[in-house]
Amino acid sequence: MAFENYTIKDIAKALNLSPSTVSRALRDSYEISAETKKLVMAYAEKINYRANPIARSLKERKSYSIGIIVSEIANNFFSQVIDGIESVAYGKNYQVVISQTHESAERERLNVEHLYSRSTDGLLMALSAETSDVSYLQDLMAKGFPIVFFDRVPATIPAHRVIADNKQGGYDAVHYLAQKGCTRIAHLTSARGLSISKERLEGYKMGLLAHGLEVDDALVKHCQYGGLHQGELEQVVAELAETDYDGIFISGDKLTTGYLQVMNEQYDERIKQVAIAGFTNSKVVSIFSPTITAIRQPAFDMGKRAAELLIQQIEAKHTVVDFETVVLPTTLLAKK
Amino acid sequence: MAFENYTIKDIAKALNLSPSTVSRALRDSYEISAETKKLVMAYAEKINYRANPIARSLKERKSYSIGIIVSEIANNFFSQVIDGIESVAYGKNYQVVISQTHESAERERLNVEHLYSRSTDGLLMALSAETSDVSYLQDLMAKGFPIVFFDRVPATIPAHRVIADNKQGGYDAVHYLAQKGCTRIAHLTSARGLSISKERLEGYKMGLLAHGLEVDDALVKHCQYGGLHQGELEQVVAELAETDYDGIFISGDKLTTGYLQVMNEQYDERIKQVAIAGFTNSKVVSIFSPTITAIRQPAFDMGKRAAELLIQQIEAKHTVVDFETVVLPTTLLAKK
DNA sequence: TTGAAAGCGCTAACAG
DNA sequence: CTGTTAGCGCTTTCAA
Repeated sequence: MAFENYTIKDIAKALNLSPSTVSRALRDSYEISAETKKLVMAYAEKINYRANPIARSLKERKSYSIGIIVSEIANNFFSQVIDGIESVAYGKNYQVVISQTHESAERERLNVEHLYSRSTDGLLMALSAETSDVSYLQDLMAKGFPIVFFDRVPATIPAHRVIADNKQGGYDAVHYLAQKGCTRIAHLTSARGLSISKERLEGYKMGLLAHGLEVDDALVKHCQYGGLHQGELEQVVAELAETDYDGIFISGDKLTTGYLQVMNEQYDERIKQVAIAGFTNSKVVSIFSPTITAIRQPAFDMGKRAAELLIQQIEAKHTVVDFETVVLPTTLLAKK
Repeated sequence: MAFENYTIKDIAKALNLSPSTVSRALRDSYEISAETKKLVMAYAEKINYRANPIARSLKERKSYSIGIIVSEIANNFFSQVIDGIESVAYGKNYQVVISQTHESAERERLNVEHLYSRSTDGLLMALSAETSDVSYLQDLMAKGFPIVFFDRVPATIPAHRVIADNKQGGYDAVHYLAQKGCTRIAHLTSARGLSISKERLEGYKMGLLAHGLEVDDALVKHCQYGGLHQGELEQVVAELAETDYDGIFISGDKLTTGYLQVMNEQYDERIKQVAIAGFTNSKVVSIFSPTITAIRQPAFDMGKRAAELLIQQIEAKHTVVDFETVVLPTTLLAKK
């Protein structure tokens, strides 16, 4: 009988107390005598009482659930972030609801609205590749709905953000490739508008500069949908193949594996001549062929930090005005 | 102003109607005149009214949310199943709550209890590798709580199940390897107790038999935690390395990639002599080294079917007694 | 066809 | 320290 559906009234009746007393006792209120508390607790324990979270939510205007919006859960980076988020949410008794945009701005908006109207207490989100208008998010925040951004963050909205040091990561990647002797280093990245694209591109340019290499726009390729849509990746890989690049820095999990796939299938000779470094949190890079150098983001930690900030904001007495931007270091995992 | 918090009362007041009339109009009740309905709908639309799902839940004793329990979302197979589940849940207006067991029976139980007491309307689950006692699940179902199992299903509980044709998949894998000339085919699999382990083992044996090969227990290795725990995989791979196996059939995503990793790191000569076929839904098998043959499960479809069965069961007027077992075909993706 | 009223299970102001 | 009461937003008898 591990699962029954008793209510506070049942306990009150059984113990000859009022429902409010039981409620207070269960919540360990200072107003209740130690004796009564013990009595109530013991009985609740005995019948395996579980408070009805829905009733509580209705009363408290709080659902104890938070929403996560990412482009794909089938992405190593995001699934690791989610693990991090869950680890803190679970400890603080928040339920977590995940939804995916598949890089569509429209689905993002639908998901936000859905999660908001379904009474989640706040949102953790990484913007979709397609997103340009974030004003509705700002409206929501202005109404007091907490949103914490991670990874792909909006430029303009005042909010907590948790990101990796993308610029440094990009720099490190290029530095590594240059050291290995590459002189024509290409860059394959996601949508122009994304914060991560901009930051990593900046790091890329810095890296080139530091090694006396020039920036050639023909070597910088964007995929509007992060390589998620059929064809866009093949297109830019084909364009790159026309150039004389000898190294490439790739910005993101999907792009990195996608690039390898296309190259293996269509350019199996050419690929041997290029050194590859990419942002990826895949746990199986060591079995990839050709071997690559991985730039890792501290995904789990990022999720933890973001969740902590969100819950803190949710539980804050007053509107948060003092927003934080947490920047976490990347690490470079050189190919063996 | 896309997001306001109006209630049914606000509409009633504005339109000089009673809350009950508004409620009925919004739900398109037959009792309400077409005129009133139109009036209410239009106004609701105008102010962007959203019903408070929590209040509705409390009243209806239904949360419009379903729980998913899997071992890891960072597993290609499971994340694809989840996509399938979400695709139907979304369409039927159910929220989806995901939780992970990390192959621990204890966490599984905690998650079940958590989801149950948080008023999800039903559960979709694949058992953890460690699970042996499922009686509490049966108790829950006996109380009328709907649970649909997929992939890793319990032997004894009467319930809807959605699985792949694991036996056939195992057979196909072995058949493929034998055709390629392997005569000493090993089998690397997960916990003994799991339904998928048993079924795939059976297929493996059938395959050997069909090719006149004998079953050698020394070539069959189990990982209690599906290769999730440090060391267990290295251990069995080492044991296998002592034998003269020339082909291997691996049962599962994590084990397949894990096997490749260990072999690449520790047995890079030996690995060239073995042909590999494994259950994996990874989308990047084509960049694995060495190349392998993949047995694919129709994960997305599995999720869809399971979700449909669950929602059907949730919304059924009476207790379901007529349980279905859906078996979906696997496909073999030969290495190039 | 509409309205009044009760109640889902819980919390909290107010009273005692 | 404990009880009474009202109410969160919604659905749903029952009555008009």
